[in-house]
Amino acid sequence: MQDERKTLDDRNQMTDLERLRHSCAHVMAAAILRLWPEAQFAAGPAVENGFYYDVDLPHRITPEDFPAIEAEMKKEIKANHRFEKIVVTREQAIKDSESGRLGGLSERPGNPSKFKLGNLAEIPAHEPISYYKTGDFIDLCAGPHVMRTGNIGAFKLTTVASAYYQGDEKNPQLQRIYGTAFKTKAQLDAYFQMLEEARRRDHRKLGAEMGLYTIDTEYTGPGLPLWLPKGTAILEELEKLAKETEFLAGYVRAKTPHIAKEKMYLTSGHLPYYAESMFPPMELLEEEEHSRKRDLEAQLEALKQAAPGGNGEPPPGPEGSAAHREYDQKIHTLTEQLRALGTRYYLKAMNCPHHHRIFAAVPRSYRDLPLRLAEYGCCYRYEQSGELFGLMRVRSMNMNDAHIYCTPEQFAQEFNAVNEMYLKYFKIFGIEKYLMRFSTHGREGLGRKYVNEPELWLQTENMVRDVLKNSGINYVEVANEAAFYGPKIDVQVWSVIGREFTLATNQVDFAVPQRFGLVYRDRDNTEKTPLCIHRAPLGTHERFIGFLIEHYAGNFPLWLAPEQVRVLTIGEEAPLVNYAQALVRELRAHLVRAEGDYSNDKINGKIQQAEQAKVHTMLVVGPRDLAANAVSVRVHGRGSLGAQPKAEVVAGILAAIRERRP
RNA sequence: GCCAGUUUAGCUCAGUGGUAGAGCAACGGUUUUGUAAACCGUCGGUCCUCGGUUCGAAUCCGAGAACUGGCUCCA
Repeated sequence: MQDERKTLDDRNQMTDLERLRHSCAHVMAAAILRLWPEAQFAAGPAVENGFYYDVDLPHRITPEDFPAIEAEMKKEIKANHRFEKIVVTREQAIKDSESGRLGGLSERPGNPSKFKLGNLAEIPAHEPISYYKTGDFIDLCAGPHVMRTGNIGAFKLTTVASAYYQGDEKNPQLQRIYGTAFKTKAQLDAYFQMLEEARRRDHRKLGAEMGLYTIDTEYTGPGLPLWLPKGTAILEELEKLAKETEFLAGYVRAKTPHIAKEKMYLTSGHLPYYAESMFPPMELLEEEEHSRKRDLEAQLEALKQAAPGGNGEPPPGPEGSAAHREYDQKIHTLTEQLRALGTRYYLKAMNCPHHHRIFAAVPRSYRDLPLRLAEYGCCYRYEQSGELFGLMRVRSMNMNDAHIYCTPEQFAQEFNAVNEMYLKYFKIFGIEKYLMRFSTHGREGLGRKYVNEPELWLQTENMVRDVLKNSGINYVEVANEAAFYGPKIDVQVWSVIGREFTLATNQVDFAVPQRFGLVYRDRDNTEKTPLCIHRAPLGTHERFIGFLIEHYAGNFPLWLAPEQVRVLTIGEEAPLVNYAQALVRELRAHLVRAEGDYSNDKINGKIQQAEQAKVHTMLVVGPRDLAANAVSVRVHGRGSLGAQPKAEVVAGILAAIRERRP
């Protein structure tokens, strides 16, 4: 069964490859049923790199079972069954689900197709209901499919994972079997070669090999990267680029602490809604408050224990009864008294509230706007342990953050300038494939998921949409995914091996400045609330560098390379070493990250080491170079470029760095 | 957080109940060099942690931690 949320129109647009993969999912289901007839299937769509089918089965399928499943699949394919479409009534479909026939090879009395029943309920009343039959296997499915199982070319099962039925964590967990399929064996092989290349470029692997960062889970903690000197070199180059770019774009810089009082996040509205994603607070108590706190906690505990069941259950009786109200009131009072004790500080999960307080620090006039406040702020988010992923998902992050406070009249120009900054960065880093996901609100979420300002939502969304349309930027619009205070744009990029990253977010905020009481005095001498644009074109250092490592496969351009130049001597005679050392000193005097290798290794060995360390430029100096006041240049990945006059080489290196040549 | 898998030297990995191994790296020495690895030697271990089974555990069992692949979430 395909993903039910897709419309029939979407289905008709399935590509040939998607049809083939979805058909392969049916074949896999039939094969699994031959081995385990009691298996219950949920959904089995084609996905980006293949297909999966969610199955409920007492037997835990492991990769060791794959050969047996694949063997059964090959039989299904060899049998060359026709994909036969059968249109049925909803009543018939329900009947066949109850008999266990759907997603089965035959009727299975006492084992109804429970997930198929659930899927049926999701199909809108007006849509036709169809089965697809291959051999004995019948599945609820809207199609489309390839004509015959024999049309499925080359396939392979890849992994098994767990997934919730219909993606809801309240639903039962199913085993998700992933596979991939292509028209030809050659395409399948190419896909696995691509995966191998992706593994080779994995930023976690390269990050460790190149000594860029380490995650010391025992002493520092999971998700808290330690930047090693070589990674820090990259990080600081990026920061320099951002600071220059922002300076030229009229930004001013700010610097704010890593922590703030609870009041900050109560005002911003992040607490309590965001509390789960924040590190728990640091609580500062005065001497006498400690005993007061223990006392209040004991009272609260006693109150909960005294309740029937002793586990904090409210007293029996109807909701809203006097007993209920009294109990709730007592709990509320004690909780409030506890809250009033001492001061709680939170590690900041975002910089915006701090910047809002900077805006509020002095009276603002319309003449001061737009105010573009930038900061490389370090934020902390308590991401769930299973979500941590190398540098891509961490708990401490350095954000390329800025907030632009402006009037509605200035908005379009400011927002457009932000987008242009994104495009400028994409050019510098050679990012060719990107997509801006413009997320708007959903009317039904107003007042809950989104601040209840229907007109402001429409107004700001129109402004954003106009800017995107007029700028010719590549974007899509998705409803009901906005931030709670305004529409947002997620910037997605694809690395050269096709891995997708959400690099940065760009948000419009028309609500929080109001909560902080931010105002400027306008021409007409009235106070008005500014709009705020949150933007972070380079996202966080962590994720951006993770992306860059994979994008460049660790082969950074000269300006970013942790070790830009290494001077290698042929031999260790004093005149040669002196010449090499003077060259290193000269480069370092121009702030080039240059090192020297004057050891007694063979020159081939030194080159091997420098190449493996991905040093960008290797300058080989031997007796011949010394005599000619030259150096022999070798560039990582490009091989030897021959001997050149020393002064020209140095000037060339400095120019390439200054211009940030790719 | 949930499901599954993994965890042996700094790194990559071998070792299925009986004395813990290899290559690379590191360190010491020999070699004196022209564009991807000269040679010899030395050092290096809480086999993730805790508990259990056993005469005996890297190996079998249980709990925990971290990581990996997914789910949910997200910059």
